[in-house]
Amino acid sequence: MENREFARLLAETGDLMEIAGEDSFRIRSYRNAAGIIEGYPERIADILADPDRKVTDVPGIGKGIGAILHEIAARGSFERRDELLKKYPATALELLKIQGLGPKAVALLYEHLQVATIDDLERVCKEQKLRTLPRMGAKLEEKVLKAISQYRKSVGRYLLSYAEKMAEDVSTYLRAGDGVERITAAGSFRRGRETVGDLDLLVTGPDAEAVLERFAAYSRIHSVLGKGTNKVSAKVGLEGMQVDVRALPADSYGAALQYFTGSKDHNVALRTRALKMGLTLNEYGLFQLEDNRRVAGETEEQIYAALGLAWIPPELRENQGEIEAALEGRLPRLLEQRDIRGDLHMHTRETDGRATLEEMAEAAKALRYEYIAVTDHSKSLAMANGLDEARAVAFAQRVRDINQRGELGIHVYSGLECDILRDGAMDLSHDALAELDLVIASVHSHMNLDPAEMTDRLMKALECPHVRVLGHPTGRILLHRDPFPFDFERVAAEAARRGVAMEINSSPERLDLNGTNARIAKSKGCRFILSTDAHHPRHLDNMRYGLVTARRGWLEAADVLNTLGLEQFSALLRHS
DNA sequence: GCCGTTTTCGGCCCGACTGTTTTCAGTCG
Repeated sequence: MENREFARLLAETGDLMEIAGEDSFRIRSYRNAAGIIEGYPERIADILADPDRKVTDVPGIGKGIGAILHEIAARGSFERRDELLKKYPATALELLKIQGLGPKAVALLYEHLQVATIDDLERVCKEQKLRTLPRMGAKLEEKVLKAISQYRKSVGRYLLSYAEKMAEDVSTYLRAGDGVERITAAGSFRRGRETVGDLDLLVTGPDAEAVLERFAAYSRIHSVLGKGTNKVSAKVGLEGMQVDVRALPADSYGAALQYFTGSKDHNVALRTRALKMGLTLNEYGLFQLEDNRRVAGETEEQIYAALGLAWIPPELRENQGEIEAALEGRLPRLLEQRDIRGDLHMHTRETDGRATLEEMAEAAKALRYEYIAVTDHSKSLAMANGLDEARAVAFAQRVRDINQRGELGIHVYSGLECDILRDGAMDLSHDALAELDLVIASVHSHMNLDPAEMTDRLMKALECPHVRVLGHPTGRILLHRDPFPFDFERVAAEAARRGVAMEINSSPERLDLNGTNARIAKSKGCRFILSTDAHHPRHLDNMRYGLVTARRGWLEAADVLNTLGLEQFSALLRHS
């Protein structure tokens, strides 16, 4: 059993305990253990199986949870979880995902109205029965109905990071068998879309049939949707993501890759262009209309070239002007991973991060970065133990000392992710902000202002002379919370005018700005930073998600400030 | 339930908003 499974069972039980109204500190221990196990570098199952090791040596795992882990390893569940599942149905857990409903409401709904599913919940809201429960009223019914529709929009879609892991897992599994030459994930995943519906895996090799058979036998499949000689479709993993594996002949690999990468609009435009040239394009190749002679198909490059186009990076294939640009030889030279010289947004144990500054620096060094900025939260994020003025100033001094000693082997900028208060003011005094190298201003509260008020708030925040970056500018959480509405173009233009960079936050839950907004902001003259918002050393690896997002925004190295080397970036901070 | 430790039990997480109240419980970040 993998760590994720142990973690899921613990976290799920934590949710059930919350519905049951159990002690909040005990619940926290379950969730804390789940979080630690999920990120633990070793397999918990291996530790449990090793008689010379004790699972309680893992921090956060004591006697109680240690015993639970052994029980899970033995039989896939544990007593407390089983008991809770007798009391509340597993489907009730889904109700917690509805914004505005917490554990108390879920318990009440189940006990009084037997609400166990989202459909039940929708029904009682529409029948105006929710308001019969204590402390619940018409407003809540309305809010819940809205939250249900938001929730439904998100099911069946998965974060890019989830799709990536799925693609890797399935590919690794298939490669371990015979008959595989190449496996490539196509579709919206290859285009770097922030969420992915289903995953298309293209396989070439000498024995395609065996590969499909092998996939159909994959242990993580829980239902096979279709099985033919060219393709197997199945629901895979706990969340039932649809994965299609297609076996292809090697000579049409490029055509299939092009076809299944899409987007639909891009492909329609390409096929239209092909027709005008007396050609026809399908997933098997590019053919002459008159004699059906094949012109291209083995590689994507051949197909684009035969259509008179430069090869178009997948991230741009949305029919948003990329075909014209390819024709005229003015495709952007998109940002690449190796252009990134540092990470400018991360948290440490000072606030809600999991590691120390030194540990974050070590991880950044392993990525060959030249610099990082440590940007913990400010005081109004009390839950995260945000920094007040005194702590911020002391932190700036500590960082100066660290750099002077030079023992970390990487330059550290003292930073802060400073909350933008409701009225647009900064959470810390300007005097304190002036001590720091890099201030990111971010909204973490009052996200439901009307658009005009939110626009004013952001415009006001940009006035602060110490603000260098607008952090996760639209505040969205993918599959969970829509961006807050405001006049984006106006704010982007103002940021450009004041030299405040827009952040492309690479956290797979955010990807904020998205590609579309990045492109708009670029047209307004904005510059950008790419950063991970890491709360753990391994989150520094998330930069690749921000990278594809920036590429979807047509960004080049020159648009992104943290492509500058240490000297130049320091000079920029000094002189602006 | 975990941790740290005055090694046996107390501390752990807090402020603000919302919608419902009539003084506040529940939710969120």
